[in-house]
Amino acid sequence: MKPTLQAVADAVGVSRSTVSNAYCRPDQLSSALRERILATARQLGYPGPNPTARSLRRGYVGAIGVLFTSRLSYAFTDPFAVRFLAGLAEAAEQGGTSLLLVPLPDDPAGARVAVENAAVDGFCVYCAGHEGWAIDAIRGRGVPYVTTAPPDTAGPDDRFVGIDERAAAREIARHVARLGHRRVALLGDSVLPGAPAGPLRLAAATEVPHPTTRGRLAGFADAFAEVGVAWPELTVLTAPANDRAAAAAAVAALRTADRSPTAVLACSDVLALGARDALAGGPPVSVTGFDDVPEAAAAGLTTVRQPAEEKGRIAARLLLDPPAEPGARQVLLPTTLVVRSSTGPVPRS
Amino acid sequence: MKPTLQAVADAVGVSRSTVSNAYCRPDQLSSALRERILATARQLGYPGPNPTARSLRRGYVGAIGVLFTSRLSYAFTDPFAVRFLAGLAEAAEQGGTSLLLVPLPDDPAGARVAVENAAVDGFCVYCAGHEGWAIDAIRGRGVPYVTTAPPDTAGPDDRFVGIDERAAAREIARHVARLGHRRVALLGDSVLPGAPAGPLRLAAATEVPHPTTRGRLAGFADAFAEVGVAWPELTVLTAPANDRAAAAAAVAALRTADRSPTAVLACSDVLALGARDALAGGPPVSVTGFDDVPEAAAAGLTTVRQPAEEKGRIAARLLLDPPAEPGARQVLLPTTLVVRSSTGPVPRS
DNA sequence: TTGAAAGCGATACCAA
DNA sequence: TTGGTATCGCTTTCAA
Repeated sequence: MKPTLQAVADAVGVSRSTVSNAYCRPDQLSSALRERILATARQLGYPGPNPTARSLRRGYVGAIGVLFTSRLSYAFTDPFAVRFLAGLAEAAEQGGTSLLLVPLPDDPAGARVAVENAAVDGFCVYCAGHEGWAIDAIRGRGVPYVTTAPPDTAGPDDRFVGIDERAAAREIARHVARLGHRRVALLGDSVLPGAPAGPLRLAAATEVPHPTTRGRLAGFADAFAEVGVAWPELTVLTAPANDRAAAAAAVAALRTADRSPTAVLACSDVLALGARDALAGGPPVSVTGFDDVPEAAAAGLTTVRQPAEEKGRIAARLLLDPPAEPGARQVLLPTTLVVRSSTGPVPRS
Repeated sequence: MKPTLQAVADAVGVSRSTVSNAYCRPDQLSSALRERILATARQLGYPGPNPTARSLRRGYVGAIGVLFTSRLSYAFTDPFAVRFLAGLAEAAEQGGTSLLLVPLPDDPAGARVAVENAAVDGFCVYCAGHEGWAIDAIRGRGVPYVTTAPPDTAGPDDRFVGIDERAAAREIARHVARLGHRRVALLGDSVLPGAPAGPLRLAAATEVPHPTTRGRLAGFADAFAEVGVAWPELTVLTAPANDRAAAAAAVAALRTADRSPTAVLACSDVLALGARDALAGGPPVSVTGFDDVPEAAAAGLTTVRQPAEEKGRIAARLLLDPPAEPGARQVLLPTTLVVRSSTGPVPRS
């Protein structure tokens, strides 16, 4: 058994408080005594104050929790998530804070438990689908949190960093529309959770539960509505996950369709790359992505760029030292349309 | 202020123990009482047992700490680290454990503090250069740990998962030697910490502090010694960091050298890609990487493949349920030589 | 400069 | 099935 602070105190013949001071308030005792205490501690094999006990007493932990939907490994698999986390980690580190990665189960009860058990001072909710459950639990715990999609019920001092998803999507869709495309497919991850890969019937974009996907689909639809293509004429495809293979599976169905689309607008670069995989070898189809991850440039993907690392850094700062004025707690980042070779005019047939 | 368990107990008119049981031992009380307690708790806004207090009392935390040298964001920036972490995260998640990412300061005192303050049940030391400091601190804390490079002073029940760095390096270097290369450069990250990018004088590979780099350089040297090229005839290049730009800077010097090498053997794929950047446009130079990260395939890099995710998964398992037989606590993973287009015979001049 | 006492918020044993 | 009690290991006034 490891010795405790008490043991050190006994060995030196001083009180617990003095030993405690030796560790966290060197100015409160003579350096001679301090040295003696530290030496004894070393000799006894005392590992220093127990972090858990210290946290309990002090009332804070020095860590922020990062919440992910479902699989934790997604954090390290999705290129956009990776860049966001790099920024978050950088800023957290500067603030002397660790990051606790918390996987969020898919069910409300599990999500609540995950949130309630995490020893953290605050949460960063990385844009989850069913983040609602988690957010309720976080509010219940009464710790601060920051989201990357505007929460459905945002209070004035809720912290948030993100982009105008709908406007950004509208912009890239306008680019596609200007190229003459009218028969298009929209591709999203878990447009309706649980739906199999492939086309989907949807009365409107508002039906989509995931806020980010919803915003992007709505933006795409806006642009086509402007050129006279109404929602029902758009094909909506869902991929069961935000990965390349899932996207390829979702798009594969199109190749055999009678009137196949001339363009596919995806809600992420990863999905767009999957779409290209599925469409390779067939007639040329324009494809757009979203986020501008490193892979997008290499693949010549037309996409929307958003500052991923910056988003992470800002999220950390909103959590660690929130601006006093509530207005400054909601940060909207700029986006840029990046036109590359994956989009082109409608082929004349 | 958030209500405590005590407050709930008072409100319901039962003892603390009973409220506690309502949360973590439902079978210990009548479901009627349990319901009543939970309802009151909800109504009071009690967020459930405080995780820190629970950890203190129970004696475990439910998290493992992942230690990185210096910048925490490296975890999300380096492709090999990312894959390793994905595996680690996956296995940790299955074990119901969270991951605490802990940045490790470069100085011994800072490293010790970082280790001592982390509220975790164990550590995964992600192959750091100066991991010695951290490992001493971890041993001092008396919690289990797993390393990805054999510790300098490995006890029989120390946990470790890795590859035979030297043998793997020897294999790829033999491939290069068989192609006829004799004038070669070896490129490593922080071969000597603090050294500026570029060539370096080194009496032997054993002088390199970082165990992984040391092993790989030694393996490269082995293969060339076999064909009569002694250590002093090898050019050793150091990059100040394991990234593409740093590697490019380190290799840039070569282009103006009188007798420039016909091959560069890098200690990582990222370094190899940087080397290629620097050498592009000049006479053809064979380049090899290490690890076989996804980018390597796309770039046609000849490299050594090691199972990154698997390594992470095993690390987690060694920590969460260590094998009883000490021998099984040291896992050596297989590696494969992957020959692609970045290596070729020495050009005839 | 040092020490005594009072918690921080919860859990687990054992007795009722 | 429920409650009392001891503790987990530390920090922090406040008084000496």
